[in-house]
Amino acid sequence: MEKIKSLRGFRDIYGDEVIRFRLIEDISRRYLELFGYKEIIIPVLENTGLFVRTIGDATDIVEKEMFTFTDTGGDSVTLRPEATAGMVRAYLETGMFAKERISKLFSIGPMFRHERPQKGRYREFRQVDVEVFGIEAPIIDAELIWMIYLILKSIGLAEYTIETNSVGCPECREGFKRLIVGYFEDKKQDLCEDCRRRLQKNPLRIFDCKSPGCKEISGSSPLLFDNLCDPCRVHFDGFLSHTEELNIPITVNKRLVRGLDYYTRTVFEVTSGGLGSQNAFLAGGRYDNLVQSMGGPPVPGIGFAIGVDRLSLLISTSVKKDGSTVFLAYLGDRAKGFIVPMMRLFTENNVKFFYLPDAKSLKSQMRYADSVGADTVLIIGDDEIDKGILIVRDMAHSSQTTLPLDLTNLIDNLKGLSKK
RNA sequence: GUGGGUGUAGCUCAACGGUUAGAGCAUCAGGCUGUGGACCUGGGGGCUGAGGGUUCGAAACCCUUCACCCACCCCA
Repeated sequence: MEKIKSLRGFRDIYGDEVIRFRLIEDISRRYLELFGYKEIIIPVLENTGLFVRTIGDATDIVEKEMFTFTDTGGDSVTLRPEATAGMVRAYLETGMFAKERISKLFSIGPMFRHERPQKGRYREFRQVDVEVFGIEAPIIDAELIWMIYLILKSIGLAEYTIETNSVGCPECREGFKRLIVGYFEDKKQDLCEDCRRRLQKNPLRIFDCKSPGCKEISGSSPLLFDNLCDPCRVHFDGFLSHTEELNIPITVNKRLVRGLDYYTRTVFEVTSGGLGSQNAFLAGGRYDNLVQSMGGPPVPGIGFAIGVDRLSLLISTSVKKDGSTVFLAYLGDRAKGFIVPMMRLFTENNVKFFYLPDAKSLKSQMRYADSVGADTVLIIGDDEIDKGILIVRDMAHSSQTTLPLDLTNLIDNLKGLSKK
């Protein structure tokens, strides 16, 4: 029979990695709540049109990376490749926009992109997604960076770089597009095939091209950053001065471009070495026109997402033992009868309880107790039952004593022992 | 979609074209008839990714295919 394996790019998260995932998500939650964010759980599957419209039909994500299929009802549906589109949809659909002036939301869950997997890149990956609706002032941009700084610090990540840029608003972008289309048009024959296409559909993306020829050409081109309109310039300067006040080291990268079309003004990306070429583990930016473009009121927005899988590659696990573990070692059929009562007793009292079903020798039970990290082993055999006692072994100190075989007071008696 | 690398025990890896494919770790048992970690002894565990070919003989060489990894592209 052929073995059934997980799909390409889909994987099982287990062992230490689960601990790291949980650490990232727990710490994120803690700070998000501190900053007033509310968790929202949104669907993994949405109408395909939602992503095409918001992310942009000329982006790689939409052109070739979406898990799109037709459901049995004949509708085209897509596994979300990112969270913002769904968050905006939910923000509008639930009527939050009308109920509150500012909405600070977060959501944690899997995203799906049909890409060739490699280090830090999977077809199913987890994100902590954060969105703020209703604040135009650049102080919120800085507040997000501050929160990110605190989260990463708390996780224990030391080496990373925060890069930022402003991609302007539609007005300054239109002007700039005309400027660079003219610039690139002259050098069109030296551009790669992709970039010639981008020149028509999305000229700003040429700056992100890694082919040497295009890099050289775009390297000496005018930059959007230097051609922002006044309001966008003032906004970005405000953002920078707030990050200075907060004393967060942040690098302006005038060439930083996001892969989704909806971004405006502030964009940022947090990268780290040690991730191979997928070095961005957190990214985001402002999207002041997205809500309106989806049929909502003109509410500005800003958000970011943490790539949990990637961040987990950067942190080391610190497994901490929580609570004590009691293990029951039994010998003989009479002793076996204590398994069920003890399981009830300990679990009812929130004590971790282990035993080895189908156990044979005491030795094998002791080995197993050690392997599961038991700190107390209770030993019961015929001798003990006859004497009305049980043996209590302290695994860390290799010492043992006896207690009465009295289940009603056993928990208290054990507590008394550990206090000594 | 393109390029490179790797597929052998549960895991990490050995084995010049030549007996019955090995080792460490893990696992189980024994040493210790009722006591864990360390140590010693032993056991189980493999269609050498799959299919074809070359050869007296293939884990190895050739072809095909599949899978995984890394990189490009793009992105979290």
